[in-house]
Amino acid sequence: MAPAPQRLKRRAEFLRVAQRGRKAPVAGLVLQALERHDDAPARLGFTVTKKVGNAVVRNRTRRRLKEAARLLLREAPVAGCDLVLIGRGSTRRRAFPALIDDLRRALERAGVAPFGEGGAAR
RNA sequence: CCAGACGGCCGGACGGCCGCCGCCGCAGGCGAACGCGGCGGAGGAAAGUCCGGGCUCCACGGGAGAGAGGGUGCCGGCUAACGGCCGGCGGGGGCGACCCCAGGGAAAGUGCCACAGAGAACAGACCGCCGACCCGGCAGUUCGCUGCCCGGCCGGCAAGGGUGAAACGGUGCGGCAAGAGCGCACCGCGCUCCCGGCAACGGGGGCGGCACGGUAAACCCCACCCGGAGCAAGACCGAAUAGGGGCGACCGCGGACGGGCAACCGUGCCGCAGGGGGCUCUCCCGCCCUGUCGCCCGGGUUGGUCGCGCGAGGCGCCUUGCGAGAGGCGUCCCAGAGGAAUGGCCGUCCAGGCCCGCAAGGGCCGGACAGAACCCGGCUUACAGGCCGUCUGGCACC
RNA sequence: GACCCCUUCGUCUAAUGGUUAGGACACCAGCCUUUCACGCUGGUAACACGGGUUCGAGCCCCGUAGGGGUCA
Repeated sequence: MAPAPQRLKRRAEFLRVAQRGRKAPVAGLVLQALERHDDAPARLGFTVTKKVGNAVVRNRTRRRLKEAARLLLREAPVAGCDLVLIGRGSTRRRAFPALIDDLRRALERAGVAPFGEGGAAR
């Protein structure tokens, strides 16, 4: 992830991942993944609803998810899929190493193995 | 020292590693990305959206019109403006520092004032007080009558009781059959004159003789203010599709053209009238546009640039004003974008809380409210903890 | 960004500024019934919060909180 990862922005993109992708809930977040059948780097989207808290809490939640994804994907890049990370109430207070572990286990559970080709080998 | 009042300010600090956004420079290269370096990167409320403006577009004919609607309301000032702020006036609260409240009109009109109470708005008379007369009783008697009491009736009165949030002034003295502003003094109220003040208002004199209940954050009257929309405003560039179609309802006169010998018929081609629409709340005149209205079908766009941060700007000093403020000089350039950057982890310190301990000290927890979206000025609301200044009351000492 | 509406017993709702805030369903107790249900009787239970106007506020005014909705 030498170049900054592409972000999902439009409502339609989020809906497509939610409807057709795989869902993996873990303690610190919920991951949705949808394979794209190409070898471009993974695109990321973040969702934190108003139920989680006010704007400050939502910002903190999203930034921790962003940082966890950055650190993990730097070690183990993923390609060929769209990922949506959904923040939940526990995201803000979870210890940061545990949050990275959560994300790693969620990627495995969604069938997105590291080293690129995992997205298609599920 | 204790208790309190008011005003202002801060909103953790420093560092390390890995990162993010914008701009600039270097290198690179067709261009871009990556790389290196530099600068900048959330708040006092950025919030709620309760007000006021800037800016942009629309309308800018009679028009800053009339009406409707909304808002404001002691006086003077500040300000671009305000429902904001400052100073003052009046009322209320507090020993005090100080705090809270608000326009005028109820003698323009309308409405309402429950319950209680005799009576609630051109006052009224339940208990009551007083006088004359009549009946009865008791006592006295100089046998004429007198005094007291009960009741009836006629008349006078509104002091006292009682009801209420509120009862045609309050207190005292005189006066009277009993009473009453009936008279007087003081207070209140109204009118008037003088003085002070720019004014709100305050002070004083005289007169009146009490007459004018409350509620306009009830309707309303008066004065003043308000054109509408909002950066998804708006401007430019580019891309794409189209310069639409169908059904139903309604439509007068004239011309022109076509048909017909003619009467007449047809035609959204033209004019007028009408209808409809627009002139950003409504109406009149005026102007402009147009077949109109309803339903349905079909088609395109989700790109870029600007707007976009030099501003009623921040900081410091000086002058001026009681103050809100105003003026001058110097200095600084200080986030900006797109669903959106300002982060993650760690260490030390400064505050804070809890636990152990006689103490020294040690351990644990741990940063309040809250995130810019065109920009300013206010208001309101949320907020751990802390700092500074002025003042008041009390206690002690000198 | 520009606005609008609502908040009353557990639930759904009423109320000229004036007694103890009414009704329905629900809940509780009793009666009826062999028992349950139905029915009858009685009871518990609410004006979102803070100020103000008024003699008096669920109602009027201001602010706050929560909920819902409209337009672009």
